[in-house]
Amino acid sequence: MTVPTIDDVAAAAGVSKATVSRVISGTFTHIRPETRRRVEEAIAALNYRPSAVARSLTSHRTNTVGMLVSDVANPFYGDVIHGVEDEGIAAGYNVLLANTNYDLDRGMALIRSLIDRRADGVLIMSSSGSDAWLRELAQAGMPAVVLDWAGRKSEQVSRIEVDFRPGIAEAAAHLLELGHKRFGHIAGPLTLRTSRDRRDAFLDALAEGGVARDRALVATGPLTIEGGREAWRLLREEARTPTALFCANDLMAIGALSAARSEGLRVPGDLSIIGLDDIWLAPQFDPPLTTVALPRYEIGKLAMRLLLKLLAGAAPERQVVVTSLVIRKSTGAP
Amino acid sequence: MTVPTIDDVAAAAGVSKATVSRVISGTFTHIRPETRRRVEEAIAALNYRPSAVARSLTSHRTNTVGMLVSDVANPFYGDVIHGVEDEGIAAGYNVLLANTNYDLDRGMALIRSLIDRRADGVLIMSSSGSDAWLRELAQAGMPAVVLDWAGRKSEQVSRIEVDFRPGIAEAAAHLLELGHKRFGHIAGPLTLRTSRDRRDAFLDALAEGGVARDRALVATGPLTIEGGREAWRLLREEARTPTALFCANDLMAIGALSAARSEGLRVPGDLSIIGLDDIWLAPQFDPPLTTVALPRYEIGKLAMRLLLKLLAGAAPERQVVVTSLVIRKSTGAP
DNA sequence: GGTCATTGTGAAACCGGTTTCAAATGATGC
DNA sequence: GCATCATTTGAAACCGGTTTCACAATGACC
Repeated sequence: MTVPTIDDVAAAAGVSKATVSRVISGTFTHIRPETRRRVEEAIAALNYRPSAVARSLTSHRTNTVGMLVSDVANPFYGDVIHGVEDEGIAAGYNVLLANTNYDLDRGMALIRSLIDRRADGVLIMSSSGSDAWLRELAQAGMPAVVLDWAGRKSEQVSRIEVDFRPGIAEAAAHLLELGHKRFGHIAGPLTLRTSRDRRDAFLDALAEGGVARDRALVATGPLTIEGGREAWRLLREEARTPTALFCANDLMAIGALSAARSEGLRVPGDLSIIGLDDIWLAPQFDPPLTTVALPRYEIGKLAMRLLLKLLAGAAPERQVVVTSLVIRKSTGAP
Repeated sequence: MTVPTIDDVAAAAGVSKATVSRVISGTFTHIRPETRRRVEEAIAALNYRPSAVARSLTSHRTNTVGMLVSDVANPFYGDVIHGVEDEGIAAGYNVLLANTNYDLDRGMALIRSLIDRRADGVLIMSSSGSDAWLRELAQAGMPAVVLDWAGRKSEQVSRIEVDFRPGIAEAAAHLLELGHKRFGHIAGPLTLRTSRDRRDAFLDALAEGGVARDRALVATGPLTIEGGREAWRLLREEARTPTALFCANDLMAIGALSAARSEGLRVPGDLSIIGLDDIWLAPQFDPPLTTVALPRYEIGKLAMRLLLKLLAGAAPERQVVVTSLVIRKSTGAP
């Protein structure tokens, strides 16, 4: 019971394979209704499905895009993949997913594999990447969309950048509006550019609201729950213990929250806390966490749309995705 | 600047394309070292990469496997995908990921798409599936591996089943050993088979330890944090409030824990809690959660291995994956 | 009734590889 | 010096589709 080919269908319908091809491709080329019927019956009878492999050979399109992520298990990517897929399916594309595991060499090997498979394009969503990847893709003539890392400018590459400033500015404004006077920030490791950016965005926004930069306390730690706990303990010892806290991500916010609570503080009564990311846990937490949300699903959709535009022959572009504040129950008046 | 083909290489090296093919395929067929060198130089000079599409056409293998999941954003799948990928990469396979979104029709469409693309096989890891999927795959002669849902028996299909009993039995034994006398269970919706299985496994294990089935309190709710909170409030009102609690998943355990704590109970001092799943949050929580762990990464690896065996011509098989207890800090003596 | 445009279909070339088959070359044995 | 055999290579067929080109049949028009 071997898989039927177009020749089998042609033989069964008593026509040439060219005719069968015309019927299935649906392009309008005057086919007698009677002939069309015979072909369609043969297709149904044999349960024939044209081979995308053979089609790709002549069409030079595989309707497949590669997607590189650092680590699928990272919850950030779940929603992004969702967006990519929904947008891709609608356009008839499939997604070849590949994990770099934060390893540049593995990433390069995956890129090569995508080139060999003649993917139509690549979405590079890994947290880091190398210019060598882009060079390899450029040589193969494969368009790409990269998320947020600053590689060298390159043809056929569109970029998505995430701007945290608007959301963080909203966060600061929200806290000021509630009447807070003593602010703290729990930052990630300051060796990371994103950690510095987030800190600066917060301090700048406060400054705009009339709070001098050196009036806000800053502690740092790893971007984990435990990191948030430890950082809070550092802030706690300062003279002007903050009543309002902005954390570099939701995990640290949760850590700080649980540490503060175990010291008897009430949230939001004694301490208001804002996170960043809007992970699935944020709305379920007690109290539901006010946070600066990243539109992950939309980033995925946008990335796929940008790639489709490149595939349609459009010029590369740069798009900025903005963040925004989601107000829940972890913030209130001091 | 078009992508070079094997003919370009042949012309550049001054040999026939058959010779080039022999050099790149590496199969031993007596090639003069001098000739080989010339071909390799031409390949390097042109940066030639053979098209996997063209190769697939003759070889009838795409070195691609499809993977159906209900929802990539569900943290369960992250680790599974990881396992599939690691095992797949090692064997030279790529993974076409597809989300069913819990929709059987969408799943069917995805299966058809995989058939059209001539994937070598399919991993069906979605929480549910239909026999029609398997029928379609069988007709196309595509082997499959399914995870844990009981479809009709079918040729060319291997199965992985997850057995929660060992881990749950360990959990019950652990609580008994700590000296607990009053037990509670927070179950998921009892319309789900898995919810009933987990409850029964727990009650059976307690019975084996000498605790009558009707001595343990059972409450149910949705499998969320909030569901856990609500279920705990129900148990709280019972006369013999439990000192030891086993929850159907980690989220409910976290919910129950936070509800109990907000009532002034200490965990594990006043109440011991065990979850199930071992989500990433479990070890980071305060206190780190004792839980029945599912070997997600191993499930992924196993699934891919089973598929590779099928592809190598082996007979379908059934493998059972067992769970085990991970003891952390949310359990202690009453 | 002949010319011409339109419709409907098949033969053959093509996409980029692999594989079969045959032929050319060189080495070996007697 | 010639038959024999192994090594090395190329021509051509093939994989399963799409597309071009040619041709036959039909209908419109004068």
